[in-house]
Parts: sequence; structure tokens; C-alpha cells
Amino acid sequence: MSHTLGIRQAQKQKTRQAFLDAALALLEEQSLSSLGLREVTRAVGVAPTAFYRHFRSTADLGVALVDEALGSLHPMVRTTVSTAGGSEERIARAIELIARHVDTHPAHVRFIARERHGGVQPVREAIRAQLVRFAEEVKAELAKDPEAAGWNDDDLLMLAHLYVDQMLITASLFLEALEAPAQDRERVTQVATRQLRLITVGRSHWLDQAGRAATDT
Amino acid sequence: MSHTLGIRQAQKQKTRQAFLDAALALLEEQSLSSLGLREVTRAVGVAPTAFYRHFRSTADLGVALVDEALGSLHPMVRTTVSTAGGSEERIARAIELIARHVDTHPAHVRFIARERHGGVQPVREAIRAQLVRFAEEVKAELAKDPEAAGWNDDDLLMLAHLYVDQMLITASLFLEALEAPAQDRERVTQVATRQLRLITVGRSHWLDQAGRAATDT
DNA sequence: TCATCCAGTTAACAACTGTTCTCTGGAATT
DNA sequence: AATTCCAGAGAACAGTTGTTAACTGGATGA
Repeated sequence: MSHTLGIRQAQKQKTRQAFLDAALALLEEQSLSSLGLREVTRAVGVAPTAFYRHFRSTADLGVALVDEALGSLHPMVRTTVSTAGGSEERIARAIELIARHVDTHPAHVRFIARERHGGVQPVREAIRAQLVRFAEEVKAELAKDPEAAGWNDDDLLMLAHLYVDQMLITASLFLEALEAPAQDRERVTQVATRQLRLITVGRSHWLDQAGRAATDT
Repeated sequence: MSHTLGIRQAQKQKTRQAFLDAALALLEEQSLSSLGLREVTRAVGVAPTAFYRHFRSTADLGVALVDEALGSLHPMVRTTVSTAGGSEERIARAIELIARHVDTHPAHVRFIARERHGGVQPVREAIRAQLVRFAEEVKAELAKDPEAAGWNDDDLLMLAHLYVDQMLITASLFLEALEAPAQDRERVTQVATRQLRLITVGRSHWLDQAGRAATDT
């Protein structure tokens, strides 16, 4: 399909990546809507006009960053949700995964948390689309679980969204505690674990009270 | 304590409020970190330097907006959580409250959602402080409930945080559906209701599995 | 009534912004 | 070997930004 990519295209992709890296670094202390084109080119070390060879605007760059931050995360989430084991072990593994990801990719996590409700519409939309994909994937995995017997599609999807949102909240908490003492980080782990546990308890007793919900449509 | 406030101070507060209103309107399409001082004064219709009579910086203005948006909300939350009735009715009333608040104060809600993880540290901190207050108040109300018997303080607080975060998520969903057809808004109501219901189910069976959690500290 | 205060004005500053057009030199194609 | 292509450079543009200093005029308090 692709044969080693000519030296020209390779250079282009290299500077493109330099743009993404520089922007991500600059975005640790501001929002995308205040990120200047010249600011980025200055950080990369190229002329302002070089920017246009790669992106139409900073919003365009932002969308590319969304793909970089979330695009490669789908397999990870899939396997984490699907792997066997008791619910308690799965919870521990999920939170461990989040903590590790925040440690290794703090700027990416910060960017997503910040721009999810940020001031740039195309970026918000790109993030929303990715999160919907995550929810659908989680739902698909949940459906395989024997505990999902008797659940309808709507309820499975709402549970999946609950899990996804909870993962984002947890990631954001770990981010806030990144430079804090280990004690604080453990506290985050503990709270997040219990919240996930409570949701799981609710899940396992969901059908007990399904009768009550028969009136709302 | 205060006797009608001299005509001078009154005028000052009036223009100060004009600053807050103008900023809030401008922030519907951008983040605080990109909001310019001159931009605001232009919208208000005063000279740029007049800004300094009221705020040190746009970050300072942002903190004032946080107080305006969340400060007066505490009594509302308190009464909504505490009022009697079955859990099902309380859930419906809470979601109704959120939907109504988003309808009447969309810009405030958007501002909080946007700047909670935004690029301006003092504003993030101000929002965080307010949310912690909300969580503590919710916890205090939950503690009064007979269902809270046997719960320890840590678990009550983690449940309270779960509720607070869930309210923000719901508010943000209503916001996205603000200009959407009624069908979409009902869908949000339905999903939010079920998510809250699931959390409540988890809450009522929480103590059943408390033994399992005895190993983590 | 007169002196003080102070919210808002005016003018000016150096520095910065996004975007355009033209040019260049090495890679890619023929 | 000759030609085309195109990532990046360079210069210039009209506008914008935050901040300073010195001012005005009506409300305030003696």
C-alpha cells in the first residue's frame, strides 16, 4: 500500500508533528481559542506562513489534536472493558489504566478535558464524536457480559455513557493531582474506585426496580 | 447595614454589572483566556481604561462571573436535595430544576462548563471551590436521610461528588440540546433520569457489598 | 460653599495578530 | 538532463492588543 514515503512527504509529516507537539505544549496554559497561529510557528521555529501548508486554521489543528489524543485509545478501552475477571478486579484495572495514561500523556488529557466544552465548535464536535464512539464500543462490550441479560439497548447505552463520563471525570481528577503528593493521588484512586463500584452495584440491581420505570416514555 | 447606596456607588455597580453581562455574552463563542479587555469595554460602550476601575484583569472578571453563576445556587440545591418524597419524585424534581435553570441561564451554565477545565487558573480554582461547597452541602443533606444509616463520612462525600458531577453533566447535555427539537430534549431528560436512578439503586444496595471493600485503604 | 474624591475619558506607546503575495531551492517527475 | 512541484521563507498590510499617563466633571463630605 505505501512504500516508505518519499523524503519530501516525510519531512512534511515531521514538521506537521512538530506543530502538533508545540501546540499541545502551549495549550497547557491556555485554551485553543486563544492560541495564535504565529505563537505556534514561533515555538516550532518556522515562518508564520508555513502554518498554512498544514492547517487552514488553529481550529483545524485542534481537530487534528483530538484525533491524536483519542484516536489510538479505542483498542485500549475495548480490551479493558472486555477482559474477564470479577467486577472488582475490572474496576481496579480500569482505574489503573486511567492513572497510567494520565501519567504518560498529561497534555493530551488536559487538552481533551479543556476543549470538550471549549470555545471552538469544530473541536467540540470532534471530541463529542469520539466520545460517542467510545460509548458505543463500551456498550458493545457490556452487551457480551452475562449480567446484561434482560437489558434493553437504551439502558445499555445510558450505562455506557455513564461509564465514559466517569472515566473522564477520573482522568481529570488524576490530572489535578499530578504534581501533588502521593497521598492525594491515592485518595483520588480510592474515591474513583468507590464511585465505579457504586455504579456497578446499581447495575447489578437495575432490573429489580425496572417495573417502576414502565410509565416514562 | 446599608442605606440605599449613594448615587455614585450605584452607577459604579451598574457599569460593573454591564461588564459582567457583556463578558458573559461574548463568552458564548470563545473561552475566557481569549477574551480581550478592549473587546469587553467596546461591547459595554466605555473607554478601555474604564475596565481597570472594576477589575485587575479578565481573569479577575472571570472569578466574579463564577460567583454570579454559582453563588446564588446553593439554597436551590440544598432544598432540592432535602425535600421529602420518594426517590423517584426527587429525581424528577432535580432534573426538572436543572432543565429549567439551563433554560433561564444558559450563558451562566455554558461559562461554568467551559471554564471548569479552562485555561485560566484562578477561575478554575474558584469553580472548584464552589463545587466542593456544593458537594459538602449535598453530603450534609444526604446524611439526614434515613437511608444514610451505616454510611461513613468518606462514602457519603464520594456519593455527594458523584451527584454533583452528574448534575453538571446533565446541565451540559441540556445546554447542547437547547436549540434542538423537543424530542431531543426529552431524550436527554430520559437518559439523565435513568442515570440518576441507577446511582440511586447503587446507593440503596451499597452496604450489601461493603464487606468486599474492607481490604483497600 | 469649597475642597476632595474618583468613575470614566482621551491620547499615545510598542508589540502583537492573521493573511496576502512573491520568491527560492531542493525533491519529484518526465 | 530538463522540467515541474511545493514546503517553507520573506516582506509587507491593516488592525488589534494591554497598559501608561494626564485629564475632566459631577458626586461627596467638611
